[in-house]
Amino acid sequence: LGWLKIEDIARETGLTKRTIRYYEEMGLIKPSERSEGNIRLYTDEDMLQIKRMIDAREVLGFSLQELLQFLKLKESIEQHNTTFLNQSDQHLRQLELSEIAQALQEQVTMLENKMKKMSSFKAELEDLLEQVNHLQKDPHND
Amino acid sequence: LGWLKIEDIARETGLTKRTIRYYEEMGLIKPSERSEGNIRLYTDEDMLQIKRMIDAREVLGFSLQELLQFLKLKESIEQHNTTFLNQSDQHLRQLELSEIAQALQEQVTMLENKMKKMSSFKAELEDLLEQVNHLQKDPHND
DNA sequence: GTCACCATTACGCAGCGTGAATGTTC
DNA sequence: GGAACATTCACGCTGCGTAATGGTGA
Repeated sequence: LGWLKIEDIARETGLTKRTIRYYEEMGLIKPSERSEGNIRLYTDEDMLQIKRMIDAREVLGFSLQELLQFLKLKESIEQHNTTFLNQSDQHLRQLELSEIAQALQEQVTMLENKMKKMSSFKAELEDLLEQVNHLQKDPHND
Repeated sequence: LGWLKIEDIARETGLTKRTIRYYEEMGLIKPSERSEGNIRLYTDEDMLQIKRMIDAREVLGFSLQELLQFLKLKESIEQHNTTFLNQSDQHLRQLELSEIAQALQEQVTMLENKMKKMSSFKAELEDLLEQVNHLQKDPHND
């Protein structure tokens, strides 16, 4: 079968093996399997998930803790999706769901804010760039 | 006059006084003045600058080191803008300028990448949100 | 002179990793 | 037997928190 080992993951993600194990220790990632000899075995799907974690970390500047939070949220939703409920549970679930929805909404809003600020920061950079270009053409030496 | 003291800055920025002094130690910020008794005195302009630093840090997820880099870049450009050069310096400056331009261009590209990824992450969140909304209306309990 | 605020110095810790040592698997 | 795997312990950097100790100033 097409199992990937830790080195494959390391090579493709740019993380060190040590870091991969560290993330696993934190609960952020997990190989789908272990060999009989206890060696981590990953699927392509695992790889994708790990890459998305990295993106989220680098791009969004999320801390490992925040990523953990997010993962839990996601799992929670999936559970809701596949769980069949009796009447007495329904009420509780509705409460949970609205909390989740609210948390998600907050995240989205936060992202929108970030993107706005990012865009204005980018504008500032571009302004600087223009200044430099101007200097290059027209050296300041009266 | 309208000098601000460290506590004013702390209150309005949400940073602690410790953090403000730490940032100063790093070279990230600096009060415009000190009183005779060596007390930090800030202007409104200082305040704005500090707030922008915070945005850059929080929003862009830049480390303090990266922020320092950026500040140096900016100062360097300003110097170029106000410095008058003799012929022999020109050549050197041109080299520096093109390095700066390149660095800036990289930053801009990096920001664009981040914004792209951010946007796709936001889409993922919105997708989750929709799932949750669906669950709220139509509880999963056949 | 008092009281709230300021300063510096310095120790320490949590988060995020990076080796190094030592042993196991294939 | 050698390369790649495992675990564990311990160190290092960043970004502050937290005194301790003393000066400033309305």
